[in-house]
Amino acid sequence: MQNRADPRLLDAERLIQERLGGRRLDFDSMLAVSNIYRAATAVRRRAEKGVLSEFGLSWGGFTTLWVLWVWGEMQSADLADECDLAKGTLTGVVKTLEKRGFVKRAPVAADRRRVNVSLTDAGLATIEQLFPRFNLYEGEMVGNLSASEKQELAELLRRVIVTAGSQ
Amino acid sequence: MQNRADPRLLDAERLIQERLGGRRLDFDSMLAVSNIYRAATAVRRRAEKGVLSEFGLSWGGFTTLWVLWVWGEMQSADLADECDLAKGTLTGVVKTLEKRGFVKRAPVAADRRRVNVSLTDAGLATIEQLFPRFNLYEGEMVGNLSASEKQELAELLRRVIVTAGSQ
DNA sequence: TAGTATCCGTTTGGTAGCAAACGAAATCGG
DNA sequence: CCGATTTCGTTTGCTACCAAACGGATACTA
Repeated sequence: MQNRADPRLLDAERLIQERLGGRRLDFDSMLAVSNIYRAATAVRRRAEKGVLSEFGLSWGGFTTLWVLWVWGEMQSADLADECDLAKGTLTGVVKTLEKRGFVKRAPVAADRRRVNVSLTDAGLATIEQLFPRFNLYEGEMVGNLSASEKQELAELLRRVIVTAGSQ
Repeated sequence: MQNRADPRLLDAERLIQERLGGRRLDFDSMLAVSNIYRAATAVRRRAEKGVLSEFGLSWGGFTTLWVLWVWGEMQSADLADECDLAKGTLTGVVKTLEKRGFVKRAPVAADRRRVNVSLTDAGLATIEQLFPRFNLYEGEMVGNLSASEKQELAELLRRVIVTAGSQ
């Protein structure tokens, strides 16, 4: 499932057509979607094995730390929204980050159902040290692309996000 | 973290620059990488909530079924490789698919460490019915893009996969 | 051919992720 | 006010995912 130049893909294309009988196949869409997923997996895997593992952070943990760094103390619901996570998932991520000493919880006086989450000093020191390295790593991941290609890629993906994101 | 036209992103850019002090930020790379991840999440989420949930399949389960459909019976190691999963993960996925009655295991006589995995009749019927619908869904996900844009997107991503995939 | 090293798939222990159920707290309607 | 509804974050139950440890089977080497 890599690209048209891959002989195994051409085999796959032929085999799929066989399996499909006469029905037609939207091969361009299939390749675009499957490459989105493969690229995301590769990028995440490499980030976690590289930079992030040194700090004991997963991709989701890093994202959460980053959001808190940029936006400051936030209530759980807003944080989950910004991190693109279900609220139940965020509870677990924050729990892990708390265990590592990176974030802290604080009750909201005005509404006792709510909880504020913010960076600890250790969390702040970590993200300040980590982010520049993460950004370098991001540069490596798309190092094969020119500046305009990166922008083109981001824009094409943005249009996919809009389509796929609108339930 | 959506796009340059998003006022919240411009805020974020300014805020990040503040946090970074004088250090420079590779914003193009950051956007490209984060959009890859966001798009993959959106695409997967929508597939699982839509087509796949009707068949009781996760993204990984679907991929495994698809690979077995196209390539036929495979040994575990090859299947894991083709599905881009760790071998331990594949054990779990196959276990789930077995429970659902979609695949079966068979010992390899020549080497008793190995196991062959293949579709059951029910699994075959399922993927034959499911794949055309999944492919339609893929078309929807990239429906905002022209054919050449889809190919351009796939190609840009392929170059990211190559870079990120080579440890 | 015996001993060692390597190669399999599985298991284990951990984090991540979702949906749905839950309980406490706030809000709304009368 | 007070009962019903809504809105929080958490918990629960499930699947997925990885790395590392494991134990059985095979291959290698002397």
